[in-house]
Amino acid sequence: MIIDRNSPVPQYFQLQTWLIEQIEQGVFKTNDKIPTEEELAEITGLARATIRQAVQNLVNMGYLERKRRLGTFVINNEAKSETRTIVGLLVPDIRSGYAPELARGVEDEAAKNKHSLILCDTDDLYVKTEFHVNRLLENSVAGVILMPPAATDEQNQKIVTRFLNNNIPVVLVDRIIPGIEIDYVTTNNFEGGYEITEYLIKKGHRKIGIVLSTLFSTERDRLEGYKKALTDHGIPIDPDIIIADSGPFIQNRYFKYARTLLKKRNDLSAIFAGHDRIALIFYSLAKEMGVSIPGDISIVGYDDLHFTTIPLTTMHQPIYEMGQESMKLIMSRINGEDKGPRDIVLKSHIVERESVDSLV
Amino acid sequence: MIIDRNSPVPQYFQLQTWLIEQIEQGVFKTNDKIPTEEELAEITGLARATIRQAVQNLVNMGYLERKRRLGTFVINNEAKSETRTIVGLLVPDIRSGYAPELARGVEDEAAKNKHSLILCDTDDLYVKTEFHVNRLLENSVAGVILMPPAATDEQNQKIVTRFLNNNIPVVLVDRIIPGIEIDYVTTNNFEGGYEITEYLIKKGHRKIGIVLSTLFSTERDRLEGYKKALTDHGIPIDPDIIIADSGPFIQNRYFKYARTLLKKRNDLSAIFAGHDRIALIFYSLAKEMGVSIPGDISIVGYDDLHFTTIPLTTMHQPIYEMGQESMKLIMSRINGEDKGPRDIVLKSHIVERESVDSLV
DNA sequence: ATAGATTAATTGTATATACAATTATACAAT
DNA sequence: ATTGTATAATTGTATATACAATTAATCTAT
Repeated sequence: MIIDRNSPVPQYFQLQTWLIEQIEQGVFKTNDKIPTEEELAEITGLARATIRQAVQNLVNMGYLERKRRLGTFVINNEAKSETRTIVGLLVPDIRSGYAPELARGVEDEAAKNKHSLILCDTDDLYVKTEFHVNRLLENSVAGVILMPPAATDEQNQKIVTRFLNNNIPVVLVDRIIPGIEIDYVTTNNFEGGYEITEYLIKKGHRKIGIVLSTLFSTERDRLEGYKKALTDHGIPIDPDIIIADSGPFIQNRYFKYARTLLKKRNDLSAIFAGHDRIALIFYSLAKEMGVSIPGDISIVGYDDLHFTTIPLTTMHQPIYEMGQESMKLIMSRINGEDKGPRDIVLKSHIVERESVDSLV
Repeated sequence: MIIDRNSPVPQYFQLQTWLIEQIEQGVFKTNDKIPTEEELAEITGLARATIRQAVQNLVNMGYLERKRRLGTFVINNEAKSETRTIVGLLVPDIRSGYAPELARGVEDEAAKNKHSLILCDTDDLYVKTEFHVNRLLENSVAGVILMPPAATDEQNQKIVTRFLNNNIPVVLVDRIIPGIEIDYVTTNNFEGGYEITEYLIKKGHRKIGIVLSTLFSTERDRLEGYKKALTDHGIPIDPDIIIADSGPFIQNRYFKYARTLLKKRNDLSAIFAGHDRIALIFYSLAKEMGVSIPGDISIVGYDDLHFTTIPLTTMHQPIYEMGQESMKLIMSRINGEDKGPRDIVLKSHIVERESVDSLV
């Protein structure tokens, strides 16, 4: 029996549910005619008005289509299940660092799956990020790929939570937010920091300066890798040549740091720039100060931005792949394929160019 | 009398129409309670079931909200008229040239107005562009900012027409499509080409090579400006030192062109690179060939990408502003503010650095 | 063959009626 | 003060009935 007259759930609703079931199980297929209202009344024992109520709802919901004199028909339910296919990407600034490369990776992977990408620039500011969060929620995106801004962990957690509360999955890229269980895609920054430091050590460098920010998990990890590598090779850690900024990347400030370290160049043989844009500052300043790289001092970077004019030895990060992977991950979440947080850690590798002198 | 019982239009529909009128004219305001079904039955003389049919439709349409025991209420109709606020941006590749700067200008202006931006990379290919067009149409964007791909004029016209047929306004940026009346935002490429050529001439250069592609309106205009400047200064145009590619920007090909021109450096004193990425190739190759810039040969570019390591004298294009202006333009079109095509031509200006030697 | 009229099936519109469920409010009991 | 109970207003669910409108299919006349 289709209808349970003793159930507290309304009979029109029972019929509605039953009809949807039939449609989704393929009993009534696309373009099939379902029984007429009269027939349904007979089958179910309900009045025609009740039948109509149920059918009308399904018409409103896009399952059925009525045709006068012909009957009621099942609508193509493929077309109907038009899933939201827009994903948000939040980066600090599409113009700088590896954001363009990342965005391209994300976009290509999105395109492969007929998804679209809403681009948001946060300028690494919490307020701007919040602003974009509102708009992404308004546009009911299917998922969000977030490079967390330079905000407190609590603020970043709040951002993520707002999406999750709306059943919108979030994937973090590159930077991690401590204290929250969430998917992320990043690279092995600790090992990377270790490797490139070890590379310098093997080239005979023992006095290696480093400049970076501890605001982001990525650079913190690189710093730890750097320290571990020194310790493992019996080199004491010298706080005087570790410059750890605590804020976001501000050019002027880093120019000052670079100047400080370049002035100490007699005590130093190499510098580990926390990322390529810092290395670039060293190059600019070195030129200005008449310091030769790698003649007077060696430099390594991290990222491998596509600098065509300076031969920087650096740690190549698979940024494009990071974009792709985060899109893949968010799509699997959107489709509800996987449960539990999943972390993807991609591997970086050193790209040797001519910014490091060998002392051995 | 609200209901005309002799009208062929159904009475529930008459009631519906009347209710909508009352709401939109402000007789029933947001959060107002409308008469109960019983009262409406009395007022109209219709049966309660008929009243319900009308009211139910308005509930489905988002005008009204029923609350048991309390009555039926008018929903905030501001919130209801949720306008689409997503705009599509089609660029060849978000990673290269000035696309990031442009995207940022567009995005900032969009954000100001609570609009969002869908980013599409076309790789300058018609098929890819078409693919994105489909997705933008599916997502029913409110407008499109298009940098036309390297396709035929007919193909580009087709792309634009598809949007226009769907009442989606289009603004072209930078590149123009001949043969179609459409809004565009660009810079004064002809004058720019003229100016920077004249700049070289005034520095004493008379043998000035040029490399660019004639595929795009921008570079064609620059070439015309170059020719006009030479002619105006009584310098003959030498086809041997004009390299006009007809396709999109392909690095290898331009390396070849650059090599050709650099080999002729005894006959040339300066080169006008059609855009900065071409200039960059000259720098790379010059280094490889041991040619000094500007010692052996002077170079100017066009765009003013943010090269921090090479001191290129170039024509600064207000890319960011172009992005802003195109967003403003598309928004005014979305709001139906202006009729007839409108063209915005921004001015570029020379940025002097150290890639040009003065011969006078 | 074609145009026009008829038929019948089906959904569309409309009414009258009855009882159920929900819940703001008032009132009562603890 | 809190909890429980009753009341009444209103929407929610359900039925029986009737006629209207639409239109595919059939029949009829030319």
